Amino acid sequence: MTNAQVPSSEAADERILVAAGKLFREKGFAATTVREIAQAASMLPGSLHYRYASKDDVLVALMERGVRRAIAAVTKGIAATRDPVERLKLGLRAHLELLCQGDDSLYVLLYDFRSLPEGAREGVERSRGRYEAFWDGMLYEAWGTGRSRSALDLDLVRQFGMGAINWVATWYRPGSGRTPAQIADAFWTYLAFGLMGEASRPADVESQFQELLTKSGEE
Amino acid sequence: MTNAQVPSSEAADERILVAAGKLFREKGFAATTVREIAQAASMLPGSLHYRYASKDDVLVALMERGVRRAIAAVTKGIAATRDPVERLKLGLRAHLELLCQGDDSLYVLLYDFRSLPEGAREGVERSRGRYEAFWDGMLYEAWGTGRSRSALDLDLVRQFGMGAINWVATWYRPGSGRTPAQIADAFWTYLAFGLMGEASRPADVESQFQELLTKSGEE
DNA sequence: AGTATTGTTGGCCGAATGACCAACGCTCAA
DNA sequence: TTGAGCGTTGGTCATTCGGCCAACAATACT
Repeated sequence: MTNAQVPSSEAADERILVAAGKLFREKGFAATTVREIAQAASMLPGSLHYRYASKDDVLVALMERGVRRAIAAVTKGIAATRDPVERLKLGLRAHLELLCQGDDSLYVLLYDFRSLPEGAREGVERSRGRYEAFWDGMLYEAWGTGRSRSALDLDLVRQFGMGAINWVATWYRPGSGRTPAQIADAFWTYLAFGLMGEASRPADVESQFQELLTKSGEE
Repeated sequence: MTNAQVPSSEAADERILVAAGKLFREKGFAATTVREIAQAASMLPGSLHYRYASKDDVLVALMERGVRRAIAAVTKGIAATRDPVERLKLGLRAHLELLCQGDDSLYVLLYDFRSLPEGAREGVERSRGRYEAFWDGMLYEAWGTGRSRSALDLDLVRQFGMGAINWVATWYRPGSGRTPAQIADAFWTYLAFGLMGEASRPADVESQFQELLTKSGEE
C-alpha cells in the first residue's frame, strides 16, 4: 500500500490465506465468497484471481500450509525434552494451541476436508498423511520405552487421541475457563492413566488390551 | 404408516430428510443444491418447497432428528444393563454405530453446525444440549458408583470421550478392519484404563487428577 | 356427487456466484 | 529517462442458486 518496492507479492498471498482461513473457519468453504475473501484481504476480486486461479486453489494452499504449520508447531513443542513419553504430552499441547489460538489453516484442514475438489484431494491427503506419520513416529518411540501398554494398535491410538484433541475446536471458546494448554494436559492425563480409579481396575487389564488388538479383522 | 390416505405426507418428508442427509454428509450443506435434494428424493423442487419453506428448514429438521435418533439409540443401547459403568460402554457403542452405520442426521448435526442460520442456531443448540445433558446424567451415575476416579470434571470428560468417538466418522470406512462396535469398545477400554502400563503408573496419579480439577480458572 | 383440502407440477425470477480480462499504474534496472 | 513487467483495478460474463407460484391432480370429507 503505502510502502515501496513490491508492496505485496508474498505479503498479499499471506493476507489472502489469513482472510480465507478466517472465513472458511467461520462459515465453511462453500458458503464463503471469493469477493468476501478479497474484501477481507483488502483487495479486489481480480487481484485475488491474479494470485490464485481459483477458489479451490486457495483452499488447497491453505490446507498445505495447515500441515506445514502443524508439523512446525509440534516439532518446536517437543524439542523441550528427549523423553518420548513426555514428548507426546508436549506435542498434544502444541497441536491444540495451534488449533485453538493459532491461525485457521489447521482448523480448515481438519474440518473442511469435504470441500476439496476431486483433483486436489490426493495431494492434500498425502500431505496430511505426512503429519499422521509424524505422530505415528512419536507414538512408536514412546511405545518403545516399554512404559506404555505393550498391546496397542498405535494407529487406533493416534485416531483416538487426535480425535479427542481435534474435537476441542468445536466447543472451545477463548477466555472460558481453561486454556488450550490446560485442556491438552488434562486430556493427556486421561489418555495416559484412564478414568477408572486405581482400586477398581480388574487384574486382567493387560489381557483386555491384548484382546482388543487381535479382535480387529472379523466382521 | 403403510396405509393409504395421504400417500406421502410423512413418507415424503422422510425421503427429503434421508436424501438431504446423504448429500449434506457427502458435500456439506452449502455445496448441496435444493434441486439435488429434490431429485434424490424423487420429486421436483417445487414439491420440496411445499414441505420445507427453505433449505435452512431442511437442515434444522434434519438436525433435530439427529438429536432424537441419538437419544433413542443410546437409550435403547443402555437398556441391556443396570450397571452405570457398563451403560457408558454400551452408550458409546450405540452412539458410534448410529454415527457410522445409521442415518446421516447425527453426522450432519455434528459436522455441519456452522451452516446453521443465525436464527435457528439457538433452538438446535438447546436440542443438542439435551443430548449432552443425557450423557452427563449417565456420567454422573457412573461417577456415583465410586469406581471411577473421584476427581473428575465430568463436563470435560464428556467432551473428551465424545470427541474421540465423533472423530471416528471422519476416517471410518465400512468394511475396513474394525466394526464401529469394536472401535467403540476399544476406545472405551482406552478411556477407562489408560494407555500407560500398570507398572509405570506413578504413585500419585490420583493427586494428578485432583490438580487437573482445580487448575481450571486461571488464564 | 360435490366440495374442501392436500399435495404436485414445472417453470420463472432476481440475486449472487466463480471465473475472467483488458486497461492501467507503479517500481526498478538499464 | 525510459521501458518492461509485476501487480492492481473494476467491471463483465454466463451460469446457477434459492425461493416462489399459479395451475393442476388426487384424495378425503360431507
